[in-house]
Amino acid sequence: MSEKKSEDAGSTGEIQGAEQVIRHVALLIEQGRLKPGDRLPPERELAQELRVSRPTIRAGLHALAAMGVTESRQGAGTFIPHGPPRLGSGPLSFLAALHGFTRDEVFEARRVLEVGAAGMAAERGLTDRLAPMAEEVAGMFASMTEPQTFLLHDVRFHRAVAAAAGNPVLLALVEMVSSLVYERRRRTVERALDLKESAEMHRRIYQAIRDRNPERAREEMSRHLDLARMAQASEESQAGVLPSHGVGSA
Amino acid sequence: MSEKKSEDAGSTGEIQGAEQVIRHVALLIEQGRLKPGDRLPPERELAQELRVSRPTIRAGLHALAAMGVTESRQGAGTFIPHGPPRLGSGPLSFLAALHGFTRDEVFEARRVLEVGAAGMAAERGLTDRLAPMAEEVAGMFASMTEPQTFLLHDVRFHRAVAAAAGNPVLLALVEMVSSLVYERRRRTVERALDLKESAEMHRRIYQAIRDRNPERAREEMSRHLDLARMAQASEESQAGVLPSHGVGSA
DNA sequence: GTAGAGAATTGGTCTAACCATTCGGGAGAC
DNA sequence: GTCTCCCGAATGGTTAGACCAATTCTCTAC
Repeated sequence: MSEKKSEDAGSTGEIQGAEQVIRHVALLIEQGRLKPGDRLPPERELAQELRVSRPTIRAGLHALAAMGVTESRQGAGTFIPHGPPRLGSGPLSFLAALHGFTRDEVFEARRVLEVGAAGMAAERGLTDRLAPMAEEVAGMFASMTEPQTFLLHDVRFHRAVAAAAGNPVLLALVEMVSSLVYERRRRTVERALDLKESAEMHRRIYQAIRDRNPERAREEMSRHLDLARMAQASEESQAGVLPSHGVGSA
Repeated sequence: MSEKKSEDAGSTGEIQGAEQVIRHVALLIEQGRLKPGDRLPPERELAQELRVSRPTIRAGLHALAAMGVTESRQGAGTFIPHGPPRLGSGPLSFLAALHGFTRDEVFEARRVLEVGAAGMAAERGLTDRLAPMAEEVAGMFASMTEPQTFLLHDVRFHRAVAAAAGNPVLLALVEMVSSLVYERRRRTVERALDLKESAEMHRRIYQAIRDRNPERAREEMSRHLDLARMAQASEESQAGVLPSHGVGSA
C-alpha cells in the first residue's frame, strides 16, 4: 500500500510544506549564502520560489524563529541575528516546567559547565578576556546596595568567564542554563544576605583565572556555585512558595 | 460585534498573536494542566478560546514544535512528548552551520559535559543504571565488523553514562551536543580503524563508574574523547572535504 | 542640503475553504 | 457472540486572497 507520491523531486527533495522552508534555509546557510546579519528574501518571494503558500512559509519561519535562527521585524524583514552564537532559553524553560527540574539539578548542570569553563579559561589565559571579568567584579563591589544591579553584574561575570574559555559552544550552553537560574533569581535577589561575600568569591575566581591556575579556578567556581545554590534556596524559602521554574521567554 | 478588544484578558495578558499561543501553552503547563503525554486541545478550539484565527494558532504551534515542546500528528492531534526530557539538536545544528563551529570546539564542549557526567555517575553509583551501560559495551564488542551498528551502541553508551549521572538537565545537554557529533560521524564511521580499541576504552569507562571511582571515570572519559576526536579527524581527512556541520534535523 | 510627507515594501493577521490522515464505531461476515 | 472491514467524523496540513501595521525609501518642498 505504500505507493509513492509525486516524483517531481526538485533540488530540495520531495519534502512538502513547512518542513521544506526549514530545509531551504538550512541549505542556504550551508552554502554560505546566508550569514549572521543577513536578511532573508521576503515571504512572498520565498512562497513563489518554493511553490507553497505564504502561510506555509510563515509556519516554517516561525519554527526557525523559535529555534533562534531568525528574527522578524514587521515592515523591515526577516533577519539572521548577528552577535555571538546564542541558544534561546525557551526550550530549556519548557523542559524545566514539564519535567519539574529542581533548583539543585539546574545548579548541578551549571556547575559542570561553569567549572569546566573556568578551568579552560585559566588554562588558556587569553589576556584580552581578563578586563571584562575584572570590570564586572568591580561592578559588583560598587552595587552591593542595589541587588538588581548586582545580579546583572553577576550574570555578566559568568558570561565573561565562559567567553574567556574561548569556546563558543560552551558559551552558548552556559548562557542557556544560566538564564534559567537568573530568570528565577531576579524575583528573590532583593532578599539576598551576603552580597559582599558573593562579590569576593567572584573576585577570587577572577584572580585564579588571571593567575592561570586552573585547579584553583575550578575549586573557587565550584565552591561559589554551591554557596549560590544554598543562598538561593534560602531566599526562596523566605519568599514562600514560588511558582515552579517559570516558562520565561527570553 | 465586539467593539471592545476582548476584555477576557485572563492571566495571559493582552498579548496578541502567535506569541499568545506560546504563553497560553506555557501557562497550562505551569498550572499542571498539561503534562508529558497529554494531548492539546484541537486547533479550532484553541482558536476560539484565544480569539485568534487558526493560522495564528498554527504559527504558535509550529514554534512550540520547533522547541520540542509539542509534536503534531495529522488526524490524531497535537501532543506533548513523553519520555525523558529532550532538547532537539536543531538549534545547535543551525548555530554550528552559521558560526562555523569546528570539530574540536564541539568535542571540547562535549568533554566538559561528559567528563562531568562520568564523574557524577561514579560518585552517585546508582546501581540500577549500570546494566544499560554494560549492555552497550557488549554490543560494541559484538558489532566490530558493522561500523553503523557499532556507532549506535556508542551513542547509547554515552547516553547511558549521562543518564547514570542522575541529572536530567545534564542528560539533555549531553544529548544535544552528542547528536551534533554523531550526525556528522555517521557518514565517516565506515572508515574507522580501531573499533576494538574504542570498545575497550568504553569498557574502562564503565568499569571506573562501576567501581565508583570518579577520578578514573573522568580520566578515562577525557582520554576517550580526545582519541575519538583525533579518530574522527582522521576519518574525515580520508573522506576528503565534507560539508561543514550539516544542519541535520533530528 | 535638509526635513517632512507620502508611497512602496514587508511582516502580521483574518476569513473561508479544501485536502490528507487518523481513529472509532457501526454494519456485516463468520 | 466475536471478529473484521469500511466509512465517516475529527483533526492537523495547506491554499487562496485580502487587509492591516510597521518600517523604509524616495521624492518633493523649503
